[in-house]
Amino acid sequence: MRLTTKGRFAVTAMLDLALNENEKPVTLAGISERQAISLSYLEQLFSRLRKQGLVTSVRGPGGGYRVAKAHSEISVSHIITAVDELIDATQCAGKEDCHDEGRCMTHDLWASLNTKILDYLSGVTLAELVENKLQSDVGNGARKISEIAFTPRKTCSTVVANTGALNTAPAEEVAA
Amino acid sequence: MRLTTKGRFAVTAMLDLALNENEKPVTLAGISERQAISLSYLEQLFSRLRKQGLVTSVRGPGGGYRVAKAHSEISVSHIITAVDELIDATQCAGKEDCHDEGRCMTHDLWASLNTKILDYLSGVTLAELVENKLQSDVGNGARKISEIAFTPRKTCSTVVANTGALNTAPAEEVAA
DNA sequence: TAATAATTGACTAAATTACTTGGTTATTAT
DNA sequence: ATAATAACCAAGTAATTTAGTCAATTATTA
Repeated sequence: MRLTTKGRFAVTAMLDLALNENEKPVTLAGISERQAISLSYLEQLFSRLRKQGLVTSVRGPGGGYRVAKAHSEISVSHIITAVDELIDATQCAGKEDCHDEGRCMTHDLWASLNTKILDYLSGVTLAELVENKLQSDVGNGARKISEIAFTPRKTCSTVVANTGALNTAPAEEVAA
Repeated sequence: MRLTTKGRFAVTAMLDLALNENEKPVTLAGISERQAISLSYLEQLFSRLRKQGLVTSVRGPGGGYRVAKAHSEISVSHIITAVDELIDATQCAGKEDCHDEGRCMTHDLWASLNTKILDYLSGVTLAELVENKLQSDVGNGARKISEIAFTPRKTCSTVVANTGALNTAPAEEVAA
């Protein structure tokens, strides 16, 4: 699981979808305009979101996307893993080059760290994001942090954590 | 703040440093061998870790790097932000293109999400990583998850989260 | 004085991100 | 039926980041 701008776009789009969902499904063209994300990029993201069962689609005029489940059933981690794939947190499982027996002693450290971050993000639901949004929107003449601008690239910072392993024995293939 | 393999390498290297620290400083060549990370890449990473005050260096023969503070004073988030820079979580602050007043209503959502992840990672210290390592190393004939291999690229998955903003009004410059 | 090891900078290959282009298919409204 | 809509799909591409190489310089120790 990763946390890059790709995942941010996906969560942003899902949040936009959740906020604009009425009777009519929401079009990607609409999300594209509101969120300044390219339509084709959204198509790619929603293709994955749909395959992960997070959204449903309706084709043709008046069509668009809907959130597939209750907002409280959709976690941020699911959204992110949907678009970033590689959901395998500990799948380096002995296939490759683990010559020495003592190579990956701290794999579990990374795995647990990864798990904790994933657990945290699993606990944050789309419903909560929507609520937060609505909260900060109450008495809407006075938007607090909302005044802050959105700059599409390299402006807002990102948070990322990942999983791997720490080797404790020398890596011979490197020395060779 | 990001969480990519770059940050993972940095934490892995710091953990290796912490584990191998005795009287002598630890050389990057040693870390490079043990962790299978290229020496030059480590040099780049440690350049930043040093500028962030996380490590100290000793030049010349017998030289190397030392952890600059108590292990309990060094957080995973600091290590990661050190190598990934862009520490600004909410710095898109009104500079760029925020024409409409209602553009970035959910910036605060991302900011808070980012803050929470950062808070979590700030709570995980190098000392804890070392302890975990030592724990899982006790009775070392039986390494549990440690048997799992380390494959340098695109094998172990990663976790990432980021910050941005959700626009709630159409982006005219996109439509134009 | 020679070896060691950090330090610096420039440059490069590979991967990923974000986006474009050009279609097709299903559905609705005319 | 037919035209418009909007999802769906695939290939390709520019920009960025990652990970690494190469070639030096500087400080320190033996």
